[in-house]
Amino acid sequence: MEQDVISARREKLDKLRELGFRPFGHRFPRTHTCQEVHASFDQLQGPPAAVPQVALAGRIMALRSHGKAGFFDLVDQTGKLQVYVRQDRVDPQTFEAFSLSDLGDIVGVRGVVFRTRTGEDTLEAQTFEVLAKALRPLPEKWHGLRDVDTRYRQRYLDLIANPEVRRVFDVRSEATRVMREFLHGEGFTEVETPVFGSLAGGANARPFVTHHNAQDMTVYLRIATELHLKRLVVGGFEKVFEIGRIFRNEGISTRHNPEFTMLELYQAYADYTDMMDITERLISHTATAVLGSPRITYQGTSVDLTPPWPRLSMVEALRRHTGLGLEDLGDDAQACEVGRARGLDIPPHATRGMVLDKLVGEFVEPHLVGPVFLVDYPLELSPLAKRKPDNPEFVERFEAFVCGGEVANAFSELNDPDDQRQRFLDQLAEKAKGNEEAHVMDDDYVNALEHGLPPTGGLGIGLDRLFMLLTDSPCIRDVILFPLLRPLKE
RNA sequence: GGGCCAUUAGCUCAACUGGUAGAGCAUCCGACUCUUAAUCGGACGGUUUAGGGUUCGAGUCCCUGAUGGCCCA
Repeated sequence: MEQDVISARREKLDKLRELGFRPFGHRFPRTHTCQEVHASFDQLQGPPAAVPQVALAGRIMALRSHGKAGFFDLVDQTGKLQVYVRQDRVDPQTFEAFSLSDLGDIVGVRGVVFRTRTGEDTLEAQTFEVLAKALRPLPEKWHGLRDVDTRYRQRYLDLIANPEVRRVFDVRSEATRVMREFLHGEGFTEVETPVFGSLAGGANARPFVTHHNAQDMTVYLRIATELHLKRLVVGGFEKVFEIGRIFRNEGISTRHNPEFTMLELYQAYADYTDMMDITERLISHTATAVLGSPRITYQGTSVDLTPPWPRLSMVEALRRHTGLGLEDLGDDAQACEVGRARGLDIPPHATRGMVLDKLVGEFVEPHLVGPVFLVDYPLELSPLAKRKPDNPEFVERFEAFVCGGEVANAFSELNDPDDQRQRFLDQLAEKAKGNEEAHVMDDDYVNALEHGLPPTGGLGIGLDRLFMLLTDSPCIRDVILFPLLRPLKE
Protein backbone atom coordinates (compact mmCIF):
# COMPACT_ATOMS: atom_id res chain seq x y z
CA MET A 1 0.00 0.00 0.00
CA GLU A 2 2.75 2.41 0.90
CA GLN A 3 4.39 1.39 -2.37
CA ASP A 4 1.20 2.37 -4.21
CA VAL A 5 1.36 5.82 -2.63
CA ILE A 6 4.99 6.22 -3.59
CA SER A 7 4.48 5.11 -7.17
CA ALA A 8 1.45 7.39 -7.51
CA ARG A 9 3.58 10.29 -6.31
CA ARG A 10 6.39 9.37 -8.66
CA GLU A 11 3.92 9.48 -11.55
CA LYS A 12 3.02 13.02 -10.50
CA LEU A 13 6.70 13.80 -10.39
CA ASP A 14 7.04 12.72 -14.02
CA LYS A 15 3.99 14.77 -15.01
CA LEU A 16 5.45 17.84 -13.34
CA ARG A 17 8.63 17.39 -15.35
CA GLU A 18 6.58 16.99 -18.55
CA LEU A 19 4.89 20.30 -17.73
CA GLY A 20 8.31 21.92 -17.60
CA PHE A 21 8.63 22.18 -13.80
CA ARG A 22 11.64 21.14 -11.79
CA PRO A 23 10.04 19.26 -8.88
CA PHE A 24 13.22 19.63 -6.82
CA GLY A 25 13.71 23.34 -7.11
CA HIS A 26 16.41 25.81 -6.38
CA ARG A 27 16.63 29.06 -4.48
CA PHE A 28 13.27 30.63 -3.63
CA PRO A 29 13.56 34.13 -2.14
CA ARG A 30 10.82 34.74 0.39
CA THR A 31 9.45 38.16 1.24
CA HIS A 32 7.54 37.02 4.32
CA THR A 33 7.05 34.19 6.75
CA CYS A 34 3.55 32.99 7.60
CA GLN A 35 3.76 34.76 10.94
CA GLU A 36 4.82 38.02 9.27
CA VAL A 37 1.85 37.90 6.92
CA HIS A 38 -0.57 37.55 9.84
CA ALA A 39 1.25 40.25 11.81
CA SER A 40 1.30 42.81 9.02
CA PHE A 41 -1.92 41.86 7.30
CA ASP A 42 -3.36 45.36 7.46
CA GLN A 43 -0.27 46.88 5.80
CA LEU A 44 -0.28 44.19 3.13
CA GLN A 45 -3.81 45.09 2.15
CA GLY A 46 -4.76 48.26 0.34
CA PRO A 47 -6.26 49.61 -2.82
CA PRO A 48 -6.34 46.88 -5.48
CA ALA A 49 -3.77 48.55 -7.70
CA ALA A 50 -1.29 48.94 -4.88
CA VAL A 51 -1.60 45.58 -3.13
CA PRO A 52 1.94 44.28 -2.68
CA GLN A 53 2.96 40.87 -3.88
CA VAL A 54 4.36 38.50 -1.27
CA ALA A 55 6.36 35.31 -1.66
CA LEU A 56 6.24 32.44 0.82
CA ALA A 57 7.47 28.88 0.94
CA GLY A 58 6.71 25.90 3.11
CA ARG A 59 5.12 22.49 3.36
CA ILE A 60 1.56 21.64 2.31
CA MET A 61 -0.08 20.32 5.47
CA ALA A 62 -3.75 20.29 4.39
CA LEU A 63 -5.33 20.30 0.98
CA ARG A 64 -8.93 21.22 0.11
CA SER A 65 -9.59 20.95 -3.60
CA HIS A 66 -12.75 22.34 -5.19
CA GLY A 67 -12.47 21.44 -8.83
CA LYS A 68 -11.52 24.68 -10.53
CA ALA A 69 -10.04 26.11 -7.33
CA GLY A 70 -8.52 24.92 -4.11
CA PHE A 71 -7.14 25.84 -0.73
CA PHE A 72 -4.11 24.50 1.08
CA ASP A 73 -2.38 25.21 4.34
CA LEU A 74 1.21 26.33 3.87
CA VAL A 75 3.31 25.68 6.97
CA ASP A 76 6.73 27.17 7.59
CA GLN A 77 8.86 27.45 10.72
CA THR A 78 6.74 30.32 12.03
CA GLY A 79 3.26 29.01 11.49
CA LYS A 80 0.52 28.42 8.94
CA LEU A 81 -1.00 30.47 6.14
CA GLN A 82 -3.89 29.46 3.95
CA VAL A 83 -3.30 29.67 0.20
CA TYR A 84 -6.06 29.96 -2.41
CA VAL A 85 -5.49 28.89 -5.99
CA ARG A 86 -8.06 29.69 -8.73
CA GLN A 87 -7.89 28.24 -12.19
CA ASP A 88 -8.87 31.56 -13.79
CA ARG A 89 -6.16 33.53 -11.95
CA VAL A 90 -3.09 31.48 -12.81
CA ASP A 91 -1.73 30.10 -16.05
CA PRO A 92 -2.84 26.62 -17.11
CA GLN A 93 0.44 24.80 -16.35
CA THR A 94 0.51 26.31 -12.88
CA PHE A 95 -3.00 25.13 -12.09
CA GLU A 96 -2.10 21.71 -13.46
CA ALA A 97 0.95 21.63 -11.20
CA PHE A 98 -1.24 22.62 -8.25
CA SER A 99 -3.66 19.78 -8.99
CA LEU A 100 -0.72 17.37 -8.83
CA SER A 101 0.06 18.50 -5.26
CA ASP A 102 0.19 16.11 -2.35
CA LEU A 103 0.26 16.56 1.38
CA GLY A 104 3.84 17.05 2.41
CA ASP A 105 5.09 18.77 -0.75
CA ILE A 106 7.40 21.73 -0.22
CA VAL A 107 6.13 24.59 -2.39
CA GLY A 108 6.76 28.24 -3.11
CA VAL A 109 3.96 30.69 -3.87
CA ARG A 110 3.71 34.32 -4.88
CA GLY A 111 0.52 36.35 -4.73
CA VAL A 112 -1.53 38.84 -2.78
CA VAL A 113 -3.18 38.51 0.59
CA PHE A 114 -6.87 38.86 1.31
CA ARG A 115 -9.29 37.80 4.01
CA THR A 116 -11.91 35.17 3.30
CA ARG A 117 -15.58 35.40 4.12
CA THR A 118 -14.92 33.40 7.25
CA GLY A 119 -12.19 35.83 8.26
CA GLU A 120 -9.05 33.85 7.55
CA ASP A 121 -5.92 35.57 6.27
CA THR A 122 -5.24 33.97 2.91
CA LEU A 123 -2.75 34.26 0.08
CA GLU A 124 -4.24 34.17 -3.40
CA ALA A 125 -1.60 32.56 -5.55
CA GLN A 126 -0.40 34.11 -8.79
CA THR A 127 2.44 31.66 -9.14
CA PHE A 128 2.89 28.22 -7.61
CA GLU A 129 5.85 25.90 -7.86
CA VAL A 130 6.98 22.69 -6.27
CA LEU A 131 10.32 23.08 -4.54
CA ALA A 132 10.55 19.52 -3.24
CA LYS A 133 8.07 16.81 -4.15
CA ALA A 134 7.27 14.55 -1.18
CA LEU A 135 7.39 10.94 -2.31
CA ARG A 136 6.36 9.39 0.99
CA PRO A 137 3.13 10.01 2.90
CA LEU A 138 3.02 11.96 6.15
CA PRO A 139 1.63 10.57 9.39
CA GLU A 140 -2.06 11.05 10.08
CA LYS A 141 -3.09 14.68 10.38
CA TRP A 142 -5.32 14.69 13.47
CA HIS A 143 -3.63 12.39 15.91
CA GLY A 144 -0.10 13.10 14.75
CA LEU A 145 2.59 10.50 15.19
CA ARG A 146 2.24 8.53 18.41
CA ASP A 147 4.45 5.51 17.97
CA VAL A 148 7.39 6.34 20.26
CA ASP A 149 9.82 4.20 18.34
CA THR A 150 9.08 5.94 15.03
CA ARG A 151 9.08 9.34 16.74
CA TYR A 152 12.68 8.86 17.86
CA ARG A 153 13.92 7.01 14.78
CA GLN A 154 12.39 9.50 12.36
CA ARG A 155 12.43 12.62 14.49
CA TYR A 156 11.78 14.76 11.40
CA LEU A 157 8.34 13.15 11.10
CA ASP A 158 7.74 13.77 14.80
CA LEU A 159 8.65 17.43 14.29
CA ILE A 160 6.35 17.77 11.29
CA ALA A 161 3.40 15.98 12.86
CA ASN A 162 3.66 17.15 16.49
CA PRO A 163 4.19 20.91 16.83
CA GLU A 164 4.65 20.71 20.61
CA VAL A 165 7.83 18.70 20.02
CA ARG A 166 9.28 21.61 18.10
CA ARG A 167 8.50 23.87 21.05
CA VAL A 168 10.54 21.69 23.40
CA PHE A 169 13.62 22.02 21.23
CA ASP A 170 13.07 25.73 20.75
CA VAL A 171 13.04 26.10 24.54
CA ARG A 172 16.18 23.99 24.76
CA SER A 173 17.96 26.18 22.23
CA GLU A 174 16.83 29.40 23.87
CA ALA A 175 17.74 28.22 27.37
CA THR A 176 21.22 27.27 26.20
CA ARG A 177 21.67 30.70 24.65
CA VAL A 178 20.43 32.44 27.80
CA MET A 179 22.81 30.48 30.01
CA ARG A 180 25.78 31.26 27.77
CA GLU A 181 24.94 34.95 27.82
CA PHE A 182 24.44 34.89 31.59
CA LEU A 183 27.86 33.36 32.12
CA HIS A 184 29.57 35.70 29.69
CA GLY A 185 27.90 38.52 31.57
CA GLU A 186 29.42 37.19 34.78
CA GLY A 187 32.85 37.30 33.22
CA PHE A 188 33.26 33.61 32.40
CA THR A 189 35.26 32.42 29.40
CA GLU A 190 33.86 29.58 27.33
CA VAL A 191 36.31 26.88 26.30
CA GLU A 192 36.34 23.49 24.62
CA THR A 193 38.31 20.60 26.11
CA PRO A 194 38.96 17.18 24.55
CA VAL A 195 36.36 14.47 24.14
CA PHE A 196 39.07 11.87 23.58
CA GLY A 197 41.67 11.13 26.21
CA SER A 198 44.12 8.44 27.24
CA LEU A 199 42.10 8.15 30.44
CA ALA A 200 38.62 9.23 31.53
CA GLY A 201 38.30 10.92 34.89
CA GLY A 202 36.37 13.50 36.84
CA ALA A 203 33.33 11.39 37.70
CA ASN A 204 32.16 8.02 38.95
CA ALA A 205 31.20 6.36 35.69
CA ARG A 206 32.30 3.79 33.15
CA PRO A 207 33.66 5.27 29.93
CA PHE A 208 33.26 4.30 26.30
CA VAL A 209 36.48 2.88 24.97
CA THR A 210 37.71 3.18 21.42
CA HIS A 211 40.94 2.94 19.49
CA HIS A 212 43.06 5.38 17.55
CA ASN A 213 44.48 3.50 14.59
CA ALA A 214 47.36 5.76 13.57
CA GLN A 215 48.75 5.99 17.11
CA ASP A 216 47.69 2.44 17.91
CA MET A 217 46.39 3.58 21.26
CA THR A 218 43.32 3.07 23.38
CA VAL A 219 41.31 6.25 23.83
CA TYR A 220 38.39 6.94 26.14
CA LEU A 221 35.47 9.28 25.62
CA ARG A 222 35.20 11.81 28.42
CA ILE A 223 32.86 11.20 31.37
CA ALA A 224 33.29 14.79 32.62
CA THR A 225 35.10 17.98 31.68
CA GLU A 226 36.21 18.61 35.26
CA LEU A 227 39.89 17.73 35.25
CA HIS A 228 40.67 19.66 32.07
CA LEU A 229 38.79 22.74 33.22
CA LYS A 230 40.65 22.80 36.54
CA ARG A 231 43.94 22.54 34.64
CA LEU A 232 42.84 25.72 32.90
CA VAL A 233 42.26 27.39 36.28
CA VAL A 234 45.84 26.42 37.15
CA GLY A 235 46.80 28.10 33.87
CA GLY A 236 45.10 31.34 34.83
CA PHE A 237 41.54 31.08 33.49
CA GLU A 238 39.90 32.37 36.67
CA LYS A 239 36.31 32.00 35.46
CA VAL A 240 35.85 29.30 32.87
CA PHE A 241 33.02 27.14 31.58
CA GLU A 242 32.21 24.50 29.02
CA ILE A 243 28.91 23.26 27.66
CA GLY A 244 29.75 19.91 26.25
CA ARG A 245 28.69 16.42 25.39
CA ILE A 246 29.51 13.80 28.01
CA PHE A 247 29.53 10.03 27.39
CA ARG A 248 28.86 7.45 30.05
CA ASN A 249 28.70 3.76 29.32
CA GLU A 250 25.67 2.91 31.38
CA GLY A 251 22.03 1.95 31.07
CA ILE A 252 19.29 3.89 29.34
CA SER A 253 16.29 5.10 31.32
CA THR A 254 13.84 7.97 31.48
CA ARG A 255 16.65 9.98 33.11
CA HIS A 256 19.74 8.52 31.39
CA ASN A 257 21.02 8.71 27.85
CA PRO A 258 24.56 7.44 27.14
CA GLU A 259 25.47 10.83 25.70
CA PHE A 260 24.18 13.95 27.35
CA THR A 261 25.05 17.60 27.73
CA MET A 262 26.68 19.08 30.77
CA LEU A 263 27.53 22.58 31.84
CA GLU A 264 30.59 22.79 34.04
CA LEU A 265 32.04 26.00 35.39
CA TYR A 266 34.95 26.86 37.67
CA GLN A 267 35.64 30.06 39.54
CA ALA A 268 38.98 30.78 41.19
CA TYR A 269 39.12 32.16 44.75
CA ALA A 270 35.54 30.97 45.32
CA ASP A 271 34.01 27.99 47.10
CA TYR A 272 30.83 25.95 47.12
CA THR A 273 28.78 28.71 48.72
CA ASP A 274 29.58 30.90 45.72
CA MET A 275 28.48 27.99 43.53
CA MET A 276 25.13 27.88 45.35
CA ASP A 277 24.75 31.54 44.66
CA ILE A 278 25.45 31.21 40.95
CA THR A 279 23.36 28.03 40.64
CA GLU A 280 20.19 29.58 41.99
CA ARG A 281 20.68 32.78 40.00
CA LEU A 282 21.52 30.97 36.75
CA ILE A 283 18.61 28.55 36.93
CA SER A 284 15.97 31.04 38.02
CA HIS A 285 17.20 33.52 35.41
CA THR A 286 17.04 30.89 32.67
CA ALA A 287 13.54 29.77 33.67
CA THR A 288 12.33 33.35 33.72
CA ALA A 289 13.90 34.09 30.35
CA VAL A 290 12.36 31.12 28.53
CA LEU A 291 9.10 30.66 30.44
CA GLY A 292 8.42 34.21 31.54
CA SER A 293 8.42 33.30 35.22
CA PRO A 294 10.69 31.70 37.83
CA ARG A 295 7.77 29.43 38.67
CA ILE A 296 7.73 26.13 36.82
CA THR A 297 5.29 23.26 36.84
CA TYR A 298 6.75 19.80 36.42
CA GLN A 299 4.43 16.80 36.11
CA GLY A 300 1.76 18.59 38.10
CA THR A 301 4.06 19.98 40.81
CA SER A 302 4.59 23.72 40.90
CA VAL A 303 7.92 25.07 42.11
CA ASP A 304 9.23 28.62 42.56
CA LEU A 305 12.90 28.89 41.60
CA THR A 306 13.37 32.43 42.93
CA PRO A 307 16.57 32.70 45.04
CA PRO A 308 17.60 32.12 47.70
CA TRP A 309 17.13 28.37 47.85
CA PRO A 310 17.18 26.73 51.29
CA ARG A 311 20.29 24.81 52.30
CA LEU A 312 20.03 21.58 54.22
CA SER A 313 22.85 19.33 55.30
CA MET A 314 22.69 15.77 54.07
CA VAL A 315 22.80 14.44 57.63
CA GLU A 316 20.02 16.76 58.77
CA ALA A 317 17.94 15.83 55.73
CA LEU A 318 18.25 12.16 56.61
CA ARG A 319 17.19 12.88 60.18
CA ARG A 320 14.11 14.79 59.03
CA HIS A 321 12.97 12.14 56.58
CA THR A 322 13.86 8.95 58.45
CA GLY A 323 14.57 9.95 62.06
CA LEU A 324 18.05 8.44 61.63
CA GLY A 325 21.01 10.49 62.85
CA LEU A 326 24.68 9.96 62.09
CA GLU A 327 25.06 8.37 65.53
CA ASP A 328 22.52 5.70 64.55
CA LEU A 329 24.72 4.62 61.64
CA GLY A 330 27.66 3.82 63.92
CA ASP A 331 30.75 2.45 62.20
CA ASP A 332 30.93 1.08 58.66
CA ALA A 333 29.71 -2.40 59.55
CA GLN A 334 26.80 -1.11 61.66
CA ALA A 335 25.86 1.36 58.96
CA CYS A 336 25.63 -1.47 56.42
CA GLU A 337 23.27 -3.31 58.75
CA VAL A 338 21.08 -0.23 59.18
CA GLY A 339 20.96 0.20 55.40
CA ARG A 340 20.04 -3.42 54.80
CA ALA A 341 17.42 -3.27 57.56
CA ARG A 342 15.82 -0.46 55.57
CA GLY A 343 15.69 -2.68 52.51
CA LEU A 344 18.63 -1.23 50.62
CA ASP A 345 21.03 -3.26 48.53
CA ILE A 346 24.34 -2.45 50.26
CA PRO A 347 27.56 -3.83 48.75
CA PRO A 348 29.88 -5.85 51.04
CA HIS A 349 32.60 -3.27 51.78
CA ALA A 350 30.42 -0.18 51.93
CA THR A 351 31.43 2.59 54.28
CA ARG A 352 29.21 4.66 56.54
CA GLY A 353 29.34 7.48 54.03
CA MET A 354 28.21 5.22 51.20
CA VAL A 355 25.29 3.98 53.29
CA LEU A 356 24.39 7.56 54.16
CA ASP A 357 24.35 8.38 50.45
CA LYS A 358 22.16 5.35 49.67
CA LEU A 359 19.72 6.18 52.46
CA VAL A 360 19.44 9.78 51.30
CA GLY A 361 19.05 8.67 47.70
CA GLU A 362 16.21 6.33 48.64
CA PHE A 363 14.36 8.13 51.41
CA VAL A 364 15.17 11.81 50.98
CA GLU A 365 15.93 12.86 47.42
CA PRO A 366 12.65 11.69 45.81
CA HIS A 367 10.78 13.87 48.33
CA LEU A 368 12.81 17.03 47.76
CA VAL A 369 10.35 19.14 45.78
CA GLY A 370 12.71 22.03 46.30
CA PRO A 371 14.42 23.90 45.10
CA VAL A 372 16.86 22.96 47.82
CA PHE A 373 20.60 22.52 48.26
CA LEU A 374 21.63 19.34 50.01
CA VAL A 375 25.05 20.18 51.43
CA ASP A 376 28.09 18.47 52.98
CA TYR A 377 28.70 15.04 51.49
CA PRO A 378 30.78 12.14 52.81
CA LEU A 379 34.44 12.29 51.88
CA GLU A 380 34.68 8.92 50.14
CA LEU A 381 31.97 9.83 47.60
CA SER A 382 33.75 12.98 46.54
CA PRO A 383 37.41 12.35 45.72
CA LEU A 384 37.84 15.73 44.02
CA ALA A 385 36.24 17.88 46.73
CA LYS A 386 37.82 19.79 49.58
CA ARG A 387 37.31 18.58 53.15
CA LYS A 388 35.31 20.63 55.59
CA PRO A 389 37.79 22.33 57.90
CA ASP A 390 35.81 21.38 61.01
CA ASN A 391 34.93 17.83 59.93
CA PRO A 392 37.42 16.07 57.66
CA GLU A 393 35.10 13.10 57.03
CA PHE A 394 32.85 15.40 55.03
CA VAL A 395 33.51 17.65 52.08
CA GLU A 396 32.28 21.05 50.95
CA ARG A 397 29.90 19.77 48.35
CA PHE A 398 26.23 20.21 47.44
CA GLU A 399 23.66 18.83 45.09
CA ALA A 400 20.63 20.91 44.12
CA PHE A 401 17.24 19.23 43.88
CA VAL A 402 14.09 20.29 42.08
CA CYS A 403 11.01 18.07 41.87
CA GLY A 404 12.85 15.08 43.31
CA GLY A 405 15.65 15.24 40.77
CA GLU A 406 19.25 16.37 40.95
CA VAL A 407 19.91 19.40 38.77
CA ALA A 408 23.33 20.50 39.97
CA ASN A 409 26.40 19.11 41.71
CA ALA A 410 29.18 21.30 43.01
CA PHE A 411 32.01 21.56 45.46
CA SER A 412 34.96 23.49 46.73
CA GLU A 413 37.70 21.95 44.63
CA LEU A 414 40.42 19.97 46.31
CA ASN A 415 43.66 21.85 45.60
CA ASP A 416 46.06 20.02 47.90
CA PRO A 417 48.05 17.77 45.53
CA ASP A 418 49.11 15.33 48.26
CA ASP A 419 45.54 14.88 49.48
CA GLN A 420 44.42 14.49 45.85
CA ARG A 421 47.01 11.78 45.17
CA GLN A 422 45.89 9.90 48.26
CA ARG A 423 42.21 10.20 47.23
CA PHE A 424 43.08 8.72 43.83
CA LEU A 425 44.90 5.87 45.58
CA ASP A 426 41.82 5.27 47.72
CA GLN A 427 39.75 5.17 44.53
CA LEU A 428 42.12 2.61 43.01
CA ALA A 429 41.56 0.47 46.11
CA GLU A 430 37.82 0.86 45.53
CA LYS A 431 38.26 -0.23 41.93
CA ALA A 432 40.24 -3.25 43.10
CA LYS A 433 37.24 -4.20 45.24
CA GLY A 434 35.17 -4.33 42.08
CA ASN A 435 33.70 -0.84 41.87
CA GLU A 436 33.96 -0.25 38.14
CA GLU A 437 32.88 3.35 38.51
CA ALA A 438 35.71 4.36 40.84
CA HIS A 439 38.07 7.07 39.63
CA VAL A 440 41.36 6.27 37.95
CA MET A 441 44.75 7.75 38.92
CA ASP A 442 45.59 10.85 36.95
CA ASP A 443 49.23 11.69 37.65
CA ASP A 444 49.24 14.51 35.16
CA TYR A 445 46.37 16.16 37.00
CA VAL A 446 48.14 15.83 40.36
CA ASN A 447 51.20 17.32 38.68
CA ALA A 448 49.07 20.29 37.62
CA LEU A 449 47.89 20.73 41.23
CA GLU A 450 51.52 20.77 42.32
CA HIS A 451 51.90 23.92 40.26
CA GLY A 452 49.14 25.52 42.32
CA LEU A 453 45.38 25.48 41.80
CA PRO A 454 43.86 28.53 43.48
CA PRO A 455 41.03 27.82 45.91
CA THR A 456 38.26 27.19 43.42
CA GLY A 457 34.54 26.55 43.34
CA GLY A 458 33.25 24.17 40.66
CA LEU A 459 29.74 23.44 39.42
CA GLY A 460 28.16 20.92 37.06
CA ILE A 461 24.63 21.10 35.72
CA GLY A 462 23.11 18.28 33.67
CA LEU A 463 21.42 20.37 31.03
CA ASP A 464 19.15 17.66 29.67
CA ARG A 465 17.57 17.21 33.10
CA LEU A 466 17.23 20.96 33.48
CA PHE A 467 15.50 21.09 30.10
CA MET A 468 13.17 18.29 31.19
CA LEU A 469 12.09 20.54 34.07
CA LEU A 470 11.71 23.60 31.87
CA THR A 471 9.64 21.77 29.25
CA ASP A 472 7.72 19.52 31.66
CA SER A 473 9.08 16.44 29.89
CA PRO A 474 8.92 13.17 31.85
CA CYS A 475 11.60 11.45 29.77
CA ILE A 476 15.13 12.54 28.83
CA ARG A 477 14.52 11.29 25.29
CA ASP A 478 11.90 13.98 24.90
CA VAL A 479 14.61 16.65 25.14
CA ILE A 480 17.24 14.87 23.02
CA LEU A 481 16.60 15.12 19.28
CA PHE A 482 18.16 11.80 18.35
CA PRO A 483 18.38 9.51 21.39
CA LEU A 484 20.39 6.30 21.13
CA LEU A 485 18.35 3.38 19.81
CA ARG A 486 19.16 -0.12 18.73
CA PRO A 487 19.27 -0.54 14.97
CA LEU A 488 16.20 -2.08 13.41
CA LYS A 489 16.79 -5.69 12.42
CA GLU A 490 15.76 -6.83 8.97
C1' G B 1 21.03 -7.25 33.35
C1' G B 2 15.80 -8.63 35.90
C1' G B 3 10.28 -8.10 36.10
C1' C B 4 5.79 -6.42 33.83
C1' C B 5 3.42 -4.53 29.38
C1' A B 6 2.94 -3.41 24.17
C1' U B 7 3.46 -4.41 18.72
C1' U B 8 -3.23 -5.25 13.98
C1' A B 9 -3.73 -1.16 6.79
C1' G B 10 0.96 4.40 5.23
C1' C B 11 -0.98 6.93 10.18
C1' U B 12 -4.46 6.78 14.65
C1' C B 13 -7.15 2.92 16.68
C1' A B 14 -11.29 -1.32 17.05
C1' A B 15 -12.11 -6.73 16.93
C1' C B 16 -16.38 -10.17 23.92
C1' U B 17 -15.04 -16.40 26.73
C1' G B 18 -10.41 -18.99 20.52
C1' G B 19 -15.09 -18.91 15.41
C1' U B 20 -15.53 -14.76 8.26
C1' A B 21 -9.77 -8.97 10.66
C1' G B 22 -12.99 -3.50 10.76
C1' A B 23 -13.37 2.17 11.13
C1' G B 24 -11.47 7.15 10.50
C1' C B 25 -7.63 9.72 8.13
C1' A B 26 -4.33 9.12 3.97
C1' U B 27 -4.27 7.11 -1.20
C1' C B 28 -6.84 6.32 -6.21
C1' C B 29 -11.33 7.57 -9.61
C1' G B 30 -15.53 11.04 -10.19
C1' A B 31 -18.36 15.90 -8.77
C1' C B 32 -17.52 20.77 -6.85
C1' U B 33 -14.49 28.52 -7.96
C1' C B 34 -14.63 31.25 -0.19
C1' U B 35 -13.06 25.91 1.92
C1' U B 36 -10.63 25.10 6.57
C1' A B 37 -11.00 17.88 10.55
C1' A B 38 -14.21 20.91 3.36
C1' U B 39 -18.35 18.04 1.46
C1' C B 40 -20.72 14.17 -1.70
C1' G B 41 -20.40 9.28 -4.64
C1' G B 42 -17.26 5.09 -5.65
C1' A B 43 -12.62 2.06 -5.21
C1' C B 44 -7.99 0.10 -3.42
C1' G B 45 -5.40 -1.22 0.88
C1' G B 46 -3.51 -6.88 5.84
C1' U B 47 2.19 -12.88 5.99
C1' U B 48 -2.24 -9.19 12.70
C1' U B 49 6.39 -7.78 14.85
C1' A B 50 9.24 -12.75 13.30
C1' G B 51 9.53 -18.05 13.95
C1' G B 52 7.60 -22.36 16.20
C1' G B 53 3.68 -25.01 19.10
C1' U B 54 -1.52 -26.37 20.99
C1' U B 55 -6.36 -26.68 18.45
C1' C B 56 -11.34 -28.78 13.80
C1' G B 57 -10.17 -23.53 13.98
C1' A B 58 -5.30 -18.59 16.74
C1' G B 59 -4.97 -11.29 16.12
C1' U B 60 -6.69 -13.87 20.72
C1' C B 61 -3.66 -19.51 24.30
C1' C B 62 1.83 -21.50 25.01
C1' C B 63 7.36 -21.16 23.80
C1' U B 64 11.53 -18.53 21.54
C1' G B 65 13.48 -14.16 19.14
C1' A B 66 13.15 -8.66 17.54
C1' U B 67 11.96 -3.61 18.75
C1' G B 68 9.85 -0.26 22.11
C1' G B 69 7.60 1.41 26.92
C1' C B 70 7.36 1.41 32.34
C1' C B 71 9.52 -0.21 36.92
C1' C B 72 13.91 -2.19 39.28
C1' A B 73 19.45 -2.95 39.39
